[in-house]
Amino acid sequence: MDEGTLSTVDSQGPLNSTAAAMLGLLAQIGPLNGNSLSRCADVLIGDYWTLTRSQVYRELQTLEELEYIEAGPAGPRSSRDFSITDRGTQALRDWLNAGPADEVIRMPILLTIRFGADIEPERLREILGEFEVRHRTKRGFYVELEADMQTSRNDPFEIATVRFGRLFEAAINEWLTELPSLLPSVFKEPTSEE
Amino acid sequence: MDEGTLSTVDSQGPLNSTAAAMLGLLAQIGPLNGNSLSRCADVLIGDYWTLTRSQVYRELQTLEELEYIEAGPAGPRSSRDFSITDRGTQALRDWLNAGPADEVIRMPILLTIRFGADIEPERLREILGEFEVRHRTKRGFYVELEADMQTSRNDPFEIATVRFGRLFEAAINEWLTELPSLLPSVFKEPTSEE
DNA sequence: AAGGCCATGTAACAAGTTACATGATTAA
DNA sequence: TTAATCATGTAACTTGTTACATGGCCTT
Repeated sequence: MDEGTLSTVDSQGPLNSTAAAMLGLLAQIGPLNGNSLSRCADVLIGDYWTLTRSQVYRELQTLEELEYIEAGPAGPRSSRDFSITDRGTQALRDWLNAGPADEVIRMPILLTIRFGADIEPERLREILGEFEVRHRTKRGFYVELEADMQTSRNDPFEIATVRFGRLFEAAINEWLTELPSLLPSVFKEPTSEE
Repeated sequence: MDEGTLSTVDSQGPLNSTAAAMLGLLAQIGPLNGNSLSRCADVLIGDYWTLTRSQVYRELQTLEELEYIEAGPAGPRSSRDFSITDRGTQALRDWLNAGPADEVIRMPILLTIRFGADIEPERLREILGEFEVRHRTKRGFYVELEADMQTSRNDPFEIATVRFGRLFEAAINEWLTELPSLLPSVFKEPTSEE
């Protein structure tokens, strides 16, 4: 039954979301080598999709085998700029039309809180403080980004994704604002509050 | 340099977030076998942490080797109920105090939109519609859950995590509400709107 | 007690992460 | 020109996912 393992191949779509994202970037900004693609991804879609350089190289290999991308001549350090092919463009369109997979949300800080009865309140406040700083920064970034986008050129699809980021950060901020009243045992002052 | 691979062992904390979540559950609700633990996790922390049964079994093995959990007598289908040990309790406390890892947010639907200029507007509306339905359901679930919790027994730490879920869903809803004005080319009626 | 359906566990695979190797480039 | 740093790519490992195997339980 060893050859039966082939049956798993067709059980999933031809493209995973990461590969699709890479095709999308190559389609929008032209030929790139692995490293540049990775850095562009960080900037352009990193807020809702993470991918590391290693992933990029692995998917590049796959996409090249599928002839969804093709490489130009080798540059320094055997780097090659890949460009999307017609088949790749079609594959991307197919992926887009197939509809997105479910989102993945993993928030370790909620685990920390869920099981947080065992943490010293002071330490928990500290953890939440760091979380708040990080997200305040991100929030500011989104606000600024939205302002920039409305003045200069504007791809409405890009604007829509940035808007999501801002609303998400706003929700986090609201949650943080409410937390002290939800967790009085963590936030209450040692002094009496009458 | 083969034995050098050992050096990777200490480069990370002893516990990953999934293992910590499992310890937390065992600590809160008592001995469970792999399958029950998996189902409890779905219900209790599934909104911000996913883990599959396969992961659970793999981590159970690891945690047993570390003596963070121990098994009771074998039941049907060689199932064993695991309970947390004192060392496990300490390991959980250590993990909690170490502070949470960064959150992981992966939203394929934002990729779809970011590269969505190539989709038929009708299809994109359809995709967004399905997304909306799914999240409307979740939103209702959270609202109901919060109401329940305020009447009956209430672990404030649990309430805090549920509150996050509701705010997150509210943000998604707000985003969906704004989308038509952000993406007029997708949502505009074919008829004149004068 | 036979058939179908769940509960439980396992194995194979895919994706994500970390650490490293090594050629290019820059600057002293 | 040599040392330091960066760009680019690779390999090893961890984590997450999917599909399957199999034994017990329930229903008729």
